[in-house]
Formats: sequence, structure tokens, C-alpha cells
Amino acid sequence: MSPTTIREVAKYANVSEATVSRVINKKGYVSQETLKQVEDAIKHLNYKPNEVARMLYKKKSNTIALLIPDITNPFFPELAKAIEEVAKKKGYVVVLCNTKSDPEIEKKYVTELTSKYIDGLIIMNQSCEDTVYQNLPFSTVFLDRVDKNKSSYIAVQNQEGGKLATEHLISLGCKSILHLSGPSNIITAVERAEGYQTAMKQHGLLIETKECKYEADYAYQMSQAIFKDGNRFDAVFAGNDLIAAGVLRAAKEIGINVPNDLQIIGYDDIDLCKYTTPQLTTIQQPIYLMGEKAAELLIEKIEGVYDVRDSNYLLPVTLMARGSTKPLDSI
Amino acid sequence: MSPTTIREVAKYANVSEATVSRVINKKGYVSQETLKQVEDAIKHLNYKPNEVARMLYKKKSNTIALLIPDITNPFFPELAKAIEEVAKKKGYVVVLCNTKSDPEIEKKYVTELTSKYIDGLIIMNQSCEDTVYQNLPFSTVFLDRVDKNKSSYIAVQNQEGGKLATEHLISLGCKSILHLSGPSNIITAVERAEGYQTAMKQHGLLIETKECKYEADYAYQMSQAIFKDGNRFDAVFAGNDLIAAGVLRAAKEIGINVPNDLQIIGYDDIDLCKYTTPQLTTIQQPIYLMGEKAAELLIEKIEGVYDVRDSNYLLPVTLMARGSTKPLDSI
DNA sequence: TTGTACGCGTTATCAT
DNA sequence: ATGATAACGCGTACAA
Repeated sequence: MSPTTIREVAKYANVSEATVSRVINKKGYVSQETLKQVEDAIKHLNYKPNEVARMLYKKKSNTIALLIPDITNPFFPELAKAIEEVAKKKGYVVVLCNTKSDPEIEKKYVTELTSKYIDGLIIMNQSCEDTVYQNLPFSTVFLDRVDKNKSSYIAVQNQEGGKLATEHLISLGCKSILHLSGPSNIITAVERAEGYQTAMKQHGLLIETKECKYEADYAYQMSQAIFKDGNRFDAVFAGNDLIAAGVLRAAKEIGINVPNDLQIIGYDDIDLCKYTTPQLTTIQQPIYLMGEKAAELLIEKIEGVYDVRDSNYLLPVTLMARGSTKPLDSI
Repeated sequence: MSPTTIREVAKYANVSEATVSRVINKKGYVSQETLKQVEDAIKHLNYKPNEVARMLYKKKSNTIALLIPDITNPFFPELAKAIEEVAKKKGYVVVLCNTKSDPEIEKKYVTELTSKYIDGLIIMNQSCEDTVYQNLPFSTVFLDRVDKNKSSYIAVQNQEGGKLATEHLISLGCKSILHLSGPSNIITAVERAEGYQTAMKQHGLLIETKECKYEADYAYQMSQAIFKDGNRFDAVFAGNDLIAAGVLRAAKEIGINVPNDLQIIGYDDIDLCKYTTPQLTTIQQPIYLMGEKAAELLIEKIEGVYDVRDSNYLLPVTLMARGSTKPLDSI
């Protein structure tokens, strides 16, 4: 069944297409009488304006796109939810694109979106070159990444987060702390690792970093290998909560007591943290706030009548102490 | 920067728009010489065809949409991932729409999508009336729901799953089994509950069902209330894994030993199951297969030159026994 | 207050 | 082999 067009409505109501258009968009003058006729016709024919034709004319789609690295990592859906709520409130539809942190896929999405009249794009965890994002015909906001090109961004204090986690472990008496970092093509992962390194150096401790993926199963297997011939660490700072969950599982299965023999800190504070045993201590990111600010900033840029200069946010992180580390007062 | 149009390319290459179109679409004749000219122009001007204009003409978008009840429930992202992989392989882009199981939102998405030339729609956990899905100008596939209107669907043996879980608990000696079901406006939740009821009746046991939400935190709080003045159940069959995780957490915090004093079975087999302590016994759904079949069936319907009669799949479920229930041989 | 006519960027049909 | 041109469905000057 092909949908009704404005033409059919016009014919049915005995008016011109222009008049129907005026009714739909509530623009220009139209008499009470014809108004009613047209509205009846619209209802009777169940007419909905064709959004594609509208887009073509207006070069606007009321759509914003979201580049997500991994839809199965709970952190991103939580973020997407926040973005979606703000966007919907302002009349925008959100489209989710799963990049898998693959630079090629990411790039392809950007070029495809370019020819689809999206109004704006939020990039989380950029993994491809900056050039891809230059001279785009729509507004962009980078989430979770500090500025390189003066474009707008929402960033989180990743270095501080890494430092915070590490120093907490150190203050709990840990000397041998392993950092299982996220992939090195993700800026935030690198920044967290830098925070870890800074803290370790300041306390004269040995830096030990292994690159991991942001996947629980991957971290689990990696940890099994690490613990295989005895555990020589007294703590692990995980690049995110999924990694932390993997470490925890491997440790418990091999008989390492957490937090007594091994302390673990994650990153993000996703729901999962509260459902492991012990619960995961983690660096909390203000997930909802991040999404909210990103959406608000983007929409401001899209609709800005005045020249919205690129504004940026640097959001704070917090330590959430739970059972996978010892209580501070136990020291 | 507004993108290059076919007109500018034509002008630059000293040919007509039609010729450029032929080059882009590799249709019709075009001499080697002009081909090269046009290709150069395209490269030089960095021209990308405007997908919106194409859509308008072709009434096709190479896009399929996905109605997801809750993006923060890990089951759905896992499913979406499978769908996306198949779709991408066949040249389709996938758009995710988060309905929150709200009939109004769901309905609104469907009408909005109607005017956007999507080629197909996959509905997971339908929550609004069937009428919304009648006479749509695109193909549809229902996932996780048994047919009402002879439309295509991928369904899972939900009643069997409910029965399987319940009978497993019974064979482990449980007499007093609580079912924390999903929302009653979701068909699959109702079916699972029916399976539970059937099994309980067959064994002459007392049916106790409480309606819950598919959210861990909600289930956690609900369980706290249930356990508050002593636990009178020896098992809980949870409507999904998130609920199971909530029950488990509440039980442990209140000092109930799982599985000795309380056995728990979830549903879905999401990743989370392996990261709780004890790990969650659950009814495994073939998540990847479900997504794959749904995508394949939809694309078949979209592209079907021959008359694709509505075909359906009824997929099986499996019991995954883990630590939240006792080993069978312990009885 | 309403209708006519053109343009949005592309594809396809028909001439040439 | 190539170029006009209508059409896809809609919105808006402009004219009436």
C-alpha cells in the first residue's frame, strides 16, 4: 500500500496542494471553512507528510546520529538513553550507528550520514583520523574526548580518573598494581593509562600495563593466563567495568580472594558493578550528565541563531568504593 | 559546507547530469573518454550522491528499522548486533528505535517510519495493538512473538522455556516456587508464566506469580520486600536474567544462601549470567540465531521477486545449569 | 484567502 | 553515446 500524497488530499478536499501544505504546517492564511475541509480529508485519507520529500526540500531531517563503539557494552546504551531523552524532548530522532571501534566502519558511517541530511552527529570514542570530521555539512559534538581541533566536545577527566583509582589502591597499601587498559586506539583508554602511570611514578612503583579489550570474556581469558602460574599482583586497575568483571571472575575461579589477596577497581560504574560478588569498586563517570550535555550542546549548535562558539565541558569523576577493594579504615 | 550536487559535477565535466548519473550507477552506455572525465570530476569535487533525493525517487532507502523495548537490557543489544551483521552483509543499514515497551512510543515510531521509506521493520516484543502493523507500506517481521495475523515471525518456545525452568526446579526438590514474571503487556512474559503454571499444576504445586519489570534494580527492591519478613520460597523462576540478578543480590545481602536455601533460574542467558556469584542458571535463548533468522527473513521479504509467503520459525530453548541451582546429581 | 509554478537532487524515459 | 526533461512529494515565493 503506497501512502497518500498531498496531491490526493488536495483533490479530495477540492483545494490546491499549497493550501494543504499551509494546513499541515500551520503557516499562512487559510479560512476556517477550508481548514475544516482539509483536515477532514487528511483524517479520512490518513495522510502523513512524506518526511523524505520534506528533507529534500528543507535540507533538514530532525535527526541526530550517534556513533557508538560497542552496543553490547552497557556503558553506551546508558549514555545513548540519556541522549535520546533530551533529543526527543526537543523534537529530534536519534539514530544509532555501531562502529565497533573500527576506523573503517566509522569512516563509512560518516560519509553515508553526510548524504542523508542528518542535522548533527555525536561521536563517542572516536577511533578514526580527525580529517574525517572536517568540513562536514552538519554539527558535531565529541563525547569522551578532549579537543584537538577546537570543535565542541564533552570530555571526562580521564587522567584524573586513572590517577584517582591508582592512588586509592596505593593508599590501601598496594605496591604491585597491574593496569589492564582498553584498546590503545581509543583516546580515553590512553588517558586513563597515563593517569595510572603518573600516580605510579609519583610513588616510585613499577608500571605494568597490558592492553586488553573492553570485553568481559576477553578480560577473563587474559586474566586466567596472567594468574596461571601464580599471582604476583596485589591489585588490578581495569580500564573499564567489563574488564574488572572478567578479572574478578578469573580470580575467584582460581581461588584468589578478592579483596584480601587481590583488589580490583573498574571504570564507568555501570549497573553490573552492583551485581557481582563482591561488588565492584569503580571510577564513576557521570553517564547521564555526559549524555545530557552532549545532546544539549549539539542541539544548541544545530539551532543556534547566534553564532554558537564551540563550548566544551570537562566533567568530573568520582570514586565509588565497594567490596572489590578493602575499606579505607581497615588500613 | 553544502555538499556537491550532480549538477556541479556535470558542469565541471562538461557533460549532462544524465551522463553523470549513468556513471554513478554504472547503467547505460558511456564512452571511455567521458567516463574518465566524469570520474575525475567526481573525485575532484568529492561528490557523493544525495541519498535523500535517491530515496524520494526510488522509494527505497536500504534501511531497516528495529523496534527495541529497552536498549539497556543487554539481551536486546546482543540481538541487535546479530541483526546488524546480517543486514550490513546484504547492504542494509540498521536504525535502532527505543520504544521502552511503551505502546504510545511504539506506535509513534511506526507512523514516523512509514513516512521515511524504510524498507523493512523488525519488531521485538510488540507492546501495542496489532492494528498498528496492518497495511504498512514496508515489510515486517516479528521477533519473539507468535503469530496472530499470519504475518512473518521468529518465535521462541516461551511456554516450553517456562516449563523447562520450572520442572528443573521441581526435579531438584523444590516445592514452593515463586515466579517473578515480566510485564504482562509483553506476550513472551505471559507465555513464560503460562509454562510455569502448567508445570506447577501438573505437579500439584501452588502457583505464586508476581509481576515485575525487566530491570535488575527493580527486581532487587521487590525481592528485598519479599524477603523482608523471612523467605518462604525454596526457589525463584525469574522472567529474565536481570530479574534473576536482582533476586540473587537481595538474597545474598539478606543472608539467604544460594543455591542451598534458595535456587534461582533466569531467562535469556545474557553475558551477565557468568559474572555473578554463583553464576546464574538460566533458560538459554538462541540470541544470535534469532537475530540472524529475523534479518534474513525480512530481507527475503523485501527483495523477494517471487511471492515470499510468510514463513515462520519457532526456535528452541535450552537449560543452562550453573551455580544458582543445585547440581542434579546432588539429589 | 487561495492557486500557480518552481526548486530541492536524483533517476529514467525518450529523443537525438 | 549523450542530452533534455519529467517525475518523486513537498514547501514557498509570487501572483491573483
